[in-house]
Amino acid sequence: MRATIRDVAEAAGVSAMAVSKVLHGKGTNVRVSDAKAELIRKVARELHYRPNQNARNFRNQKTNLIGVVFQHFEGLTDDNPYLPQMLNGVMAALFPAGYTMGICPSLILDGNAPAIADGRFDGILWARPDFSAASVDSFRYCGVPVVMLHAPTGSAEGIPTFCANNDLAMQRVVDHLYDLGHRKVAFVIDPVPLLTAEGVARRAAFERAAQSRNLDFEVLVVDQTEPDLTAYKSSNRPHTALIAYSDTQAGGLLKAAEALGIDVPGELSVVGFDSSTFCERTKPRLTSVFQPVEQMARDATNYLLTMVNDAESTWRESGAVTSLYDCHLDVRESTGPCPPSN
Amino acid sequence: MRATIRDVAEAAGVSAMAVSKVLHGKGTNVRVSDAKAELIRKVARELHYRPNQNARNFRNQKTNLIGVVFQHFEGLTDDNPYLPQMLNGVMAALFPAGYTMGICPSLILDGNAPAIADGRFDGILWARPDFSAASVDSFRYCGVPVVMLHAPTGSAEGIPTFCANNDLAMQRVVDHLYDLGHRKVAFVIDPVPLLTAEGVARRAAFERAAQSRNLDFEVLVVDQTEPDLTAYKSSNRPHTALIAYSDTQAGGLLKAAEALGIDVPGELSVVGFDSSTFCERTKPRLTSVFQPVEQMARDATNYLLTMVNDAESTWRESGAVTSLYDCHLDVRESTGPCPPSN
DNA sequence: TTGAAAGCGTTACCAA
DNA sequence: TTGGTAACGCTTTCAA
Repeated sequence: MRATIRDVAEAAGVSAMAVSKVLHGKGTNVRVSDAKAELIRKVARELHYRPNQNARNFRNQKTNLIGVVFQHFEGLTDDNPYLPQMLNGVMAALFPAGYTMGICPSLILDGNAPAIADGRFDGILWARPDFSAASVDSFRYCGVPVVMLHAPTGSAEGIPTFCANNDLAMQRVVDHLYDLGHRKVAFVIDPVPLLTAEGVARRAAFERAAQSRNLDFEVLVVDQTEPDLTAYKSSNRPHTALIAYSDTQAGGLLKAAEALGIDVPGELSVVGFDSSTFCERTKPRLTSVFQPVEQMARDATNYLLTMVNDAESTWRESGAVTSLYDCHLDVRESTGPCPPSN
Repeated sequence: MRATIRDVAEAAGVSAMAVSKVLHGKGTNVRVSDAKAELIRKVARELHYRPNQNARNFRNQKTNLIGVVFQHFEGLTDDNPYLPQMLNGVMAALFPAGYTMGICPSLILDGNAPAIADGRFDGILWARPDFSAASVDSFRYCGVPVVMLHAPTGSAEGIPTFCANNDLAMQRVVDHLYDLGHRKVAFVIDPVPLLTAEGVARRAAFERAAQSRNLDFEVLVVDQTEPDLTAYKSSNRPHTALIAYSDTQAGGLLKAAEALGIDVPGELSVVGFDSSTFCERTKPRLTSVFQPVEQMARDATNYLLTMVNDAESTWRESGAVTSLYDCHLDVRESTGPCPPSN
């Protein structure tokens, strides 16, 4: 049997709380002399004492675990640069603070409150929220701090959100294409991201931006791995520029264009979103909106940690923070002047 | 205050364990009538009873959390296809079984036993093990099931390992290059993977394979993001084929070659490792060793779950499993005949 | 300054 | 079939 704190206390001839104080820094009004502290540490080592983390979690109602929830996690593909960036940001915030990252399949709703708000996590980072399945309301007062990443402002009242400034981003893309002479453009998005709050928001941002320039525009919902561009082979193509929801999706477009012999950017311009290093590897190199994913994830996580560590009243009353991240356009080689005949 | 199981029991006029039985299926020799079960469920709903997961973890000494440990997690880059594949495999095994995935910064050694073997995880998946920092011995009897992913056979006696068959893989690569006429080849690896058990093993496998064909060979330890290929511009280049440790590293080589105007595969052949979809996106498309990362991760995780759920004596005595995965070579466009003058 | 005792929420054990 | 009681390991509170 494993040694408990009491075994150590007995062997050292002190009380259990003295041990707790020395080994975990927990006792409040306890003072232990240096000599005794040394003795306790020595005995603990000899007995191979190992604190029972579950007991501590239980007693303290604190796990030092932060839950990261993706919806549609099944959609992770091995060429999606988003995930590593995001996880790096989360870990960069969590690990130095002594927290571990727990990844959940989904928000397991039980009745109308999330089952994961049962104490197993000190806080929840809800990434790529999908409002079709889960009730935001059930989160707001579930008793566990929640922060949303990639949730547009206002989409979850009372819950802090961290999101790209899609409006500004799409305006920049549209302006860039407009300046190159493009007048017929489309936004290309996979059905899966279209289920997320940000997918919807980015699409709407595109539509507003396109309208502001009086463009012919369209939204194409298309499988990102197998987009069909055959319509673009004819001389009067439906659009001269495609704006993809993500770099991955843009990569699929480039591949499809290549397969059909469509010249990018000669015949067709393509824009991605995220401006990951992926964009440097494509041929032609991909023009893309830069979104500081890692920083956003780090900021969201750090904010979540403040919520975890401050009294609930503090953050509850201060109102939900909304952070919008400016996204610039990295112009590379996949966008060019509108082809003459169009 | 949140309702406890006792509150529910009292309100329903039954014992706490009857509630436990009905709501958690836990009571052993308890039988509750259907009517009473219905009443209990009703009362629980009315009181918004939510089981305290920490209390249950504590009582059961079971968290339904599996720890995934990477060493050198700082090295995750946003174009590394490895991580999503691996996580998909782990999640595919964990989630249906009702487990959550916890990701740890490192093996936090405390004394000579890992601090994470303190009950917070039911099992540990140790990925990319690094024997320079942690003692394998400390793991073997730490009381928590441990499985290693990407640990060569024999590198951790007593701990089940799941690993690519590096010897066979490297032999296939070398044979392929030999058949194309290459006689001067190099293995290119970043300093970071060279710290891992598999980095060392793969390098050794390369050396054995090259020797078996009497090749001129060399190992180049090179930063994967900024490899220097200037030596390859001269007509008598040091090698005519480079075998990279990973697809990412091969991608760096392709980029460096392009920057210097070195033709791949005309002047130089390049081989990657993993054969991820990344290989389809490069120009030229990358010849690469296919390693079934997702399946390996899934198998390792499933095996870990059996260790978690069976009595320790079962798996302790059956001896450690070692799974070697056959890796075929996906020949694409980045390898070609040895240039004439060499 | 130290120690004893109570209690966190749950579930197993044992008695009725 | 049912229910009371004790115990899991730790930390806080209160008393000495």
